[in-house]
Amino acid sequence: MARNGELRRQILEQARSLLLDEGYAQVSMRKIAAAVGCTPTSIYLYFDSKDALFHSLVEEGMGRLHEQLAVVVERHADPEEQFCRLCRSYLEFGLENPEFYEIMFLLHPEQLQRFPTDKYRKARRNLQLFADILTEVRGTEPDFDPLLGATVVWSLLHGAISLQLAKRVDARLATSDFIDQVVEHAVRMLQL
Amino acid sequence: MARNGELRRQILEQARSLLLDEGYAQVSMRKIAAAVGCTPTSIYLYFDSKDALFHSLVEEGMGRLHEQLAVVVERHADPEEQFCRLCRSYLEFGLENPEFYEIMFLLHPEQLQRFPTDKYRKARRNLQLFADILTEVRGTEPDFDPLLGATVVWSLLHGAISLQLAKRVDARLATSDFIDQVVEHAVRMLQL
DNA sequence: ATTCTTGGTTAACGACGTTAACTTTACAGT
DNA sequence: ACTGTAAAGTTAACGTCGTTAACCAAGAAT
Repeated sequence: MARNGELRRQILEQARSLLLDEGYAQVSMRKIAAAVGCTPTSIYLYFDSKDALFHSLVEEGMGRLHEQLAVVVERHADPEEQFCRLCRSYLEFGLENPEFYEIMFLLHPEQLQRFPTDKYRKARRNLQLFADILTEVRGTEPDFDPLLGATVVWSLLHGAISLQLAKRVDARLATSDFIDQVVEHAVRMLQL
Repeated sequence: MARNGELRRQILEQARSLLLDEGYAQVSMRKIAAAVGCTPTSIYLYFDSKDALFHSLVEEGMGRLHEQLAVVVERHADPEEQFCRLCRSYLEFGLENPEFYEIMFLLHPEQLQRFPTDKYRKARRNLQLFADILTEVRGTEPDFDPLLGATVVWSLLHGAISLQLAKRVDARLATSDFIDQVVEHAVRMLQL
């Protein structure tokens, strides 16, 4: 049919499409193959396993997220403004790309093998964006660890997205109010 | 349908045991049946589906968690102390019962059907423990919603557990430091 | 004594990830 | 032109999964 990586490209494309349409759990190698128009076996010519295939998508997602966050940092000068927008942007990414967010951060080692350490570096850049601002604002304080602070903020944002996506947040709470409060609480990391 | 039987008890017991030993993804109806010493089909005499079976375990987990949290509230009088301990206790539960926490809060609707709404009420009691303290401390402020505040704190705690269980937290950060910082940031919800 | 009910089984369906073995295609060396 | 070989894809299968239809054994009720 197609040569030199063309099929590989199609597989990734259809996998992403199916992921967005139906969610990770509903995507099977057989469905991807059917969508592409090849046999399930052919996928194994380009990817070692289902995990490996989705790790490629994770990598793409990490790239998208970083790009989105990096733009925010560039566009604003004031650290507090940057931090605030960074939080909002992260939340937005998670809530608007639930399937991507799922394979990137929500699936556990039992479901999807942990992301290879080398590629994990890329993921850490996102955390570093938060840490950098914290360093800028609170770097002088001796007992403050920016990486630790960033991880705490990340926990808050990640938790908010997780609960929201899992529909565990009380329905009486308006999503926008919830987001606002999460961001408001996150930026407190800049104070004191 | 739910009948009262010895076999039902054994099924739940072995399911829990397998869950603790191997994690949700590795537990199959066949394995449970083998551990109990019956056929996979027999499980369907007592549970409508795999989801239903695990929902029973979720219910049990919710009970355990609530018990653990309720004790903390009883044992301390000072609201701030209560809140702080509540956070620590929640984190402790998540980190020390990863498989329970997984089925209770981490699995998404695609993997495990959402917990039935009626039983979900029980789960909400836990959130209410946080909300009650917030009401006690900040109830007078007109623009403060305790339920919303509790949900934000829950997001932080839940996110911290999720990231820790998924091994996404930077290895250079000591777990105890991370926990301390999370709690410290959580109790800020009591201020201002 | 015969029917009904309870509590279990056997065997199977369709779907899954993955693999071994085979075929087809393309092309390089003689 | 002919052959050897490597790449690209296929067919068929293995062992797993959740779940269901059909059957069966034994006790209770009539």
